[in-house]
Amino acid sequence: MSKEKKLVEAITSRDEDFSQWYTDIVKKADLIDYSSVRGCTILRPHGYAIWELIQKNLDKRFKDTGHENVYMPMFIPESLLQKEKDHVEGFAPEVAWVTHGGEEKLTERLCVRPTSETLFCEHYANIIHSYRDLPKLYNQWCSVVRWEKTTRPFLRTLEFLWQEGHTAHATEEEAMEETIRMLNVYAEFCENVLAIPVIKGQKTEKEKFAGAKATYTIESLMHDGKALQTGTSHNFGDGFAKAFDIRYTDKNNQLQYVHQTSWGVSTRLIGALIMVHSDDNGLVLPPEVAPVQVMVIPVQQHREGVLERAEEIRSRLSKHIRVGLDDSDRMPGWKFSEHEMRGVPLRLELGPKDIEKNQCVIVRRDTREKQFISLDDVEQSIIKILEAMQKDMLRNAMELRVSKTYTAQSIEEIDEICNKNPGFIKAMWCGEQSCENKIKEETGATARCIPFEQENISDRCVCCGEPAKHMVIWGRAY
RNA sequence: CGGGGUGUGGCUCAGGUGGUAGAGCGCUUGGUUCGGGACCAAGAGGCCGGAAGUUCAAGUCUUCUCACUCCGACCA
Repeated sequence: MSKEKKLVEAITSRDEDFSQWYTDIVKKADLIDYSSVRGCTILRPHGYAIWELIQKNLDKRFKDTGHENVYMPMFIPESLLQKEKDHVEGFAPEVAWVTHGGEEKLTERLCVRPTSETLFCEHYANIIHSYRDLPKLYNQWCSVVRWEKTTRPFLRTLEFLWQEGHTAHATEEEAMEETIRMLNVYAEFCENVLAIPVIKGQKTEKEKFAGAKATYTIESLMHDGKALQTGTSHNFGDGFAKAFDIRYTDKNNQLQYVHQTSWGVSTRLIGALIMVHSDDNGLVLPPEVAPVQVMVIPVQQHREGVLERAEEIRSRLSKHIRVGLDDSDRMPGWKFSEHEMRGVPLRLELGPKDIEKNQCVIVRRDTREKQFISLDDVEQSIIKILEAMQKDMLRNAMELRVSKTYTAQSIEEIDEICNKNPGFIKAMWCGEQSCENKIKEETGATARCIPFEQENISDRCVCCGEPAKHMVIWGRAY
């Protein structure tokens, strides 16, 4: 079979060349195509369907926590972008500018939004007057543009789809609560829907968002041992409110600045799905975000009655789950490989022999475990298998992370781990940026986060030996 | 933004020392097949990433440029 395999499309082995493997998956699972613009990709139906499922799931969680969707313009006047100093400086290098309308030069150039803080702030300043107007809990689904130097599908593209929540609150406490609430929403979503375990924590000063008071993050670990910032939630304090003059009158008729938050996740989540779960046979999707959860593949479909039975089963299943029927005139074996490549969680084979025995064959994408199940209660059996698969995938991803999480007592140790067995590295830190910089220079590892769940690895900073303030998760990151 | 690699039918690639293109897969049609990427037959399809130059003659040599990709510095 291996000889034949070479004649057909094969993907690079994950262990041999992780980067190439990743690129192969995104292309061969039909997630994206490259466009004629550098760094911009086309999300094809299969890739976009995954995003739609992510959107649907998250959007419900946002609504359930009281948020409303809005849509802001994609252009930001230069003067508006410049109102918050740290914010402009953070984004200036990667902003795309519109200078002309038709043939006419604009009097003020417009920035293509790299993020919409300034737009929300301007709007909030206009609509918030009284404590009765608060809180404002807005979210928008949109695309943003950042002129990156190097790009990779899903992980870093010039334009990407995301969601950005922007809220305004009366008090510091409320803003802090909101920041953490949404971080928790993200974490719960990643674990239960994407089957990706995350570590919640705070970003260091060096790594925090431009203009934020504090940035919180969920960090996940990819199969190659590199870290991925999977989502962030920022507490802005009243910094933006002061820059944009967003004030309200409180119950005592006093003018107060609002306290704001913002939080976002992007199509990068799809990159995480690939790098956490997929294997040498292609994409592996957790059932919750699989556009097709079960693909029915008839065997000897030309035989009398086979297609009819297959269609009947598809129809029954479609009342409960997302199901497809591949009745193309490909060989069954070809279809098996194809739908494995595309990450369909379950395959249902149905041939004359099965029909005779009133059964079908079910094969799980993650384990490739094959089982025969009765057609009588096929719906219930499949729902159970999908549920089990969703849980198993999270458990496996968790086991992988545990097996790639280390502790270090010295910079040398961090460096050695990074080079030999990359992963999350727990080590103590004094809180000084000079030490953070030194660790990055010497090992390539950055501070992923200061986890909420602290452990005492030692009393001393891994770098300078001074008394330690925090345990930090270090790692090389995407 | 630096360093490396690659651009030739839809895809993967072959085309020593220059003489206007070839294979496999895929695609179309017909037939036989169908429980892990089937087989036979007949077809369609490319000016060789782009531009300029050298030459009687450029896929092949020179220069410039664009894109993809990998590795680093910066970011979701």
